Amino acid sequence: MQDLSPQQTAQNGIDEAVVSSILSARIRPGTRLSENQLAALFDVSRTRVREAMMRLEARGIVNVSPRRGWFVVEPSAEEAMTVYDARRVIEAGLLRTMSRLTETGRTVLNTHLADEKAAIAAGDRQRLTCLMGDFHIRIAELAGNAILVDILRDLTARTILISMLYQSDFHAMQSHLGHCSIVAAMEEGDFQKAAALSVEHLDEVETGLDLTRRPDPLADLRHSLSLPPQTVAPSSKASRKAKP
Amino acid sequence: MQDLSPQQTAQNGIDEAVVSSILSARIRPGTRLSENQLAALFDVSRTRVREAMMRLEARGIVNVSPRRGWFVVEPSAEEAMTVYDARRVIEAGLLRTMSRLTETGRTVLNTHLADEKAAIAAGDRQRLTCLMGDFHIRIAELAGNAILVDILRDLTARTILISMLYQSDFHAMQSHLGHCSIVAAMEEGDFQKAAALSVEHLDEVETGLDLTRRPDPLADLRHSLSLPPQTVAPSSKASRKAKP
DNA sequence: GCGACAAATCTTGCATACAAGGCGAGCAAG
DNA sequence: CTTGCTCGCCTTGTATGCAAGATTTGTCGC
Repeated sequence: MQDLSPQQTAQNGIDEAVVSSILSARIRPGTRLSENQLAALFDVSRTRVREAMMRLEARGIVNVSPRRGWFVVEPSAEEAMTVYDARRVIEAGLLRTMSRLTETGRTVLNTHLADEKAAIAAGDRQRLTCLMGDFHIRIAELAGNAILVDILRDLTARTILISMLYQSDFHAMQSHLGHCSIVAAMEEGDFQKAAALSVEHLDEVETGLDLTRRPDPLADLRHSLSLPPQTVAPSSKASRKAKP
Repeated sequence: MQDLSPQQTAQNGIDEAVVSSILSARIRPGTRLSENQLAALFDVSRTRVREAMMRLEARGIVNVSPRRGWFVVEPSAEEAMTVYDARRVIEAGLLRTMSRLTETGRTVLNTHLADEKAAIAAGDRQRLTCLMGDFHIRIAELAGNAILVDILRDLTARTILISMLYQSDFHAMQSHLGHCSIVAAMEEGDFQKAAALSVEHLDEVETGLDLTRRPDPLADLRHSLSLPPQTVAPSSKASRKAKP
């Protein structure tokens, strides 16, 4: 468990600290979230940690294995497809309902694209992950529907977890170009095209996943020890049972 | 607080008991959900009731007024529009991604339409409300996306609360005919048309609302004094802070 | 050395106790 | 009759304690 920037976000902040840690890829799928440790970090009792976990569970961000602990979800390949499917439905549906791009909207999106470009240039992968997810949330924000924004935020969090599990390598530039063309279509006022491009973009990203790859049960330990990811097939006795 | 059919759904069932009570219009918006009473009804301690409330809060079904109690949400007119907007986006998006109707799907939908017709004939309004909401969930189920089903179920719950607040009278037959034409389009295999009809249908229903009707008799005074609409605090999800 | 068993040590699950604050009844004063 | 005040009841907020189960570790027999 890495830093979750405790303190200031103390009050109702446990939820958001976890979510934003996921959104910026600072926390891996399958990470154990110990009630005691979180309670200590945020200087509250387990009760409040538990409440936060319940809320996150309802949002599909964590799940609990009875009497074992809370874990950041590790979406299965099937769930991964479901998430991408849901995003295609919502994002395309959203773009199709939009009819014009306000001036400030144009500015927001272009600024965002510039940020993405900067992050690519700087090779800041963590920031890039965050930005790539944020792009889609930004669009929902432009549409002005708070409910859809919340839904997409949670789906984006899951998407990031999925990519940490299954993404072989990160075609940042390809994604960035996808975003650029979506924005271009929006600037043309052609939102049908933007919707189609959005579907295509999500298809591309999903295709880039290796959904046959079984999640590595040792991933977090490996990560903590800064070992190279999955060099060879795990030795015989490393096989642990899948989580429920 | 009416019957929530306790007992059998005991384990994790408080959440679902509340939701299904809303879905079948057995519980009104603004209803107070006392922790003690629920605890007594389900024969558990307040702890578990509280956990259920936390989850429901995250789903936008209830909210808490500090030290006063938990209440079934009373969507404002603005929130009502947002909910309908979100449903239009998702349901139309969903239909547009569908390409064919399976045989069992056809059966399910036609059975459902028959049920609606029967409920209309019987004048069973409560059952009708339930069925009218369920129709849209059924479609999502046909599409086979569990995430969207969950999302739509929660949105449907909110929709029902909205109609209890703002619906002057229930044009059941009109809604039923809307459903019929959507199914007809699906049977033709014309899902673009089905999507368009779905949007139209939701527009119709929304238009049938009297969103000027204030659930709050003090609304005028409140407005005159420039106080925030509705006494309830903004939903927890509404106050998300920016990401890192 | 190695596998099986058992105890120790964590973990969450759940209930309860107490604290903090809202709300209304009742009362007094104007 | 209305207004202002106080007290007591009732609500949620939060912490803590203990029980139940899972995991790990240590140990024994082989």
